[in-house]
Amino acid sequence: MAEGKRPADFDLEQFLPYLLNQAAEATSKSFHATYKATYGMTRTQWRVLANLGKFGSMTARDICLISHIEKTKVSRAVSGLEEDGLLSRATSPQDRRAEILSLTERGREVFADLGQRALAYDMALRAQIGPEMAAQLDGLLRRIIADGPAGGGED
Amino acid sequence: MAEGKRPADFDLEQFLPYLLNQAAEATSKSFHATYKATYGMTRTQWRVLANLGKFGSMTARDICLISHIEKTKVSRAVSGLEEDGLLSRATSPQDRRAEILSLTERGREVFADLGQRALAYDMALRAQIGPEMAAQLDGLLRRIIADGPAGGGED
DNA sequence: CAGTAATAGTTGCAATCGCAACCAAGTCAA
DNA sequence: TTGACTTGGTTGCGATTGCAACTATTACTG
Repeated sequence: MAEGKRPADFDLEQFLPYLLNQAAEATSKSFHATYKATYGMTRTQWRVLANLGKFGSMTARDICLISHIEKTKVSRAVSGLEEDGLLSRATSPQDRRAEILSLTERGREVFADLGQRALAYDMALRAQIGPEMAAQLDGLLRRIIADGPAGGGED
Repeated sequence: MAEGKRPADFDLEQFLPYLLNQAAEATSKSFHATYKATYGMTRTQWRVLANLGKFGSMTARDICLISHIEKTKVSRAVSGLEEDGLLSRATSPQDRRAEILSLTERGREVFADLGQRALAYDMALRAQIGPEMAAQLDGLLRRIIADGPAGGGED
């Protein structure tokens, strides 16, 4: 057989997980700076806030399921947000292990503020790559996320 | 004005940075398990190794520039890889601050092994979403990465 | 009902990260 | 040359992570 090229050399720059990661970091960075500077929030805190802002009230478990964040991470983010007075907990009457989380008035304000900014940021991002392309990208990403690890593995 | 919908509520699930991050994590996870289990490497170590595997020899600085990884992260990854006998350093004759990094024989072996696996993993991933779609995704991601933060900002 | 297994959430600890401060070497200008 | 500035790389340290162990509560199962 030909001696020219070996069985295709691996190139990090073509590796999908790497590209995704780079893109994720590139796009997260600037917005991360926003909520960190303005409200001293971590990424997980921002995500928990966003989920609560969207869904109203839910348990930590729900947040884990929806956003695929480790439960310890959620737990600590919740503590942080509570300390900052952005959310409150209430033991569920049905299940006294579970705590129903909801945003406080202030939490809703912060969510409204950051939500707007995020929206603007997102639109700018999408404008950059073109709206149709962005829509397509959306679909692809969702598929990747849904399919889980290659091969449809479980974990 | 209409009272129906407010100025569009923010939805995390539609937020591009979030989607990218989810996709990145979903796709990284399983491969991360591979190099961690097999060689006890961290992600940064794997990336440094991959860069050296591709480019032959380079300085830590080069790696930083190419892969946008923090220099402290690179520094520690390099130490780790050196300890494990996968790479060696040599002070640059031109600039005695700089160290020229190159893979050892063993390092090249490991790269060959992981490179193959990564290639296979990547192909499986691409097969899942369809080859043309994958190619398109590639382009979009590269654009996002290149453009940097929305608005073409610098940092 | 006792007894075991699952589940919601927290905590401890070791490893990792990010940022600032820090050396050591190189550059540039007077 | 000397002194101010830049640059390659490392180190210290507080904050964040991930994983395993743990508490409290609920759900099964005989």
